[in-house]
Amino acid sequence: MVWKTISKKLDENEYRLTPQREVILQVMIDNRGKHLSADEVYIEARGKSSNIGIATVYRTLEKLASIDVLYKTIFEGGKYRYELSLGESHQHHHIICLQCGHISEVEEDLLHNLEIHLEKQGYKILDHELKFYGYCPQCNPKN
Amino acid sequence: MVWKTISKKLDENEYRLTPQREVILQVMIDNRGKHLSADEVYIEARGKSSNIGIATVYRTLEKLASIDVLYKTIFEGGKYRYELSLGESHQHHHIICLQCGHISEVEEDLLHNLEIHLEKQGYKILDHELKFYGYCPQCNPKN
DNA sequence: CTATCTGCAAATTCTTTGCAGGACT
DNA sequence: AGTCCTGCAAAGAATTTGCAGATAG
Repeated sequence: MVWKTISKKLDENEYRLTPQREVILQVMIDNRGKHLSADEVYIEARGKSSNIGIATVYRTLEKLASIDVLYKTIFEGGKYRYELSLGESHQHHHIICLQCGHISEVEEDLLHNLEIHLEKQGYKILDHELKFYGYCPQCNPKN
Repeated sequence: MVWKTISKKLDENEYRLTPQREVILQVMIDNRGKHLSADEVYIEARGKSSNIGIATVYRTLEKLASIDVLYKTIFEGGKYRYELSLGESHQHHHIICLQCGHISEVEEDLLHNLEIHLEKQGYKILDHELKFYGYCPQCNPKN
């Protein structure tokens, strides 16, 4: 199902499904819900296949992000991170734990009101991105 | 008033107020509400004083951010930007125009509900950061 | 005086690009 | 066949760091 959606998207954009891309995609699927850096993808990919270059990883992640198979964000620390984004009109609300660094996600979308407010002011809002910084339940000193 | 607050903070942290730091701070004050990159600060600072190195700019911005005189964020594109943050418990809600790149700010704070929701789940939220991507009124094709 | 700060240039880190060969369809 | 893709290594861009001399307090 996931693969079907992805290869359809690749087809539509005339991108080929090479062995390297397959490995990279498999890494992203295995890590659904996580946010991997290019480097992390590279390391996991080499574990699976060994003949793959870092440049290919960057190029592939970039391509996949451009057709919305992946979602690309930059986090404090200056590195880009990618996650699988099967076009479920994903709302990117992250909670970053300042203790353990774990990144989890919030599902709700309470921002709609704010967007409407802004559009009334003449803005055209296309996307948003929300990050919370704090402690996850495991690291919360109060728990 | 602004200067008083700042030099007090510097004192408390045993940071010296050198001519270079004064120039950099002046640049930040002159650009209140804007979000400058290290490079932009460097260029403006050289306009004012001419003998100042980029390394000093980076080191100064970093120090000032560490004592909350500045607020540091990273934007899509991978560059850090700084703005004056006089501890007004500033809510960092940015609107980034995809056309002209202009960054404006939203004042409202509609996120409180979401934070409460998360805290009920065991999280401890310390800060948040919200970015909207779209077109500003000037660039909105509809206007 | 002495710890902190500075400029310079070299080093790092992350990401992109040019190129010649290789592989999908 | 012909376009797209890959690995390598070199280039770029942003930021950091080592060092010897300068300076604030």
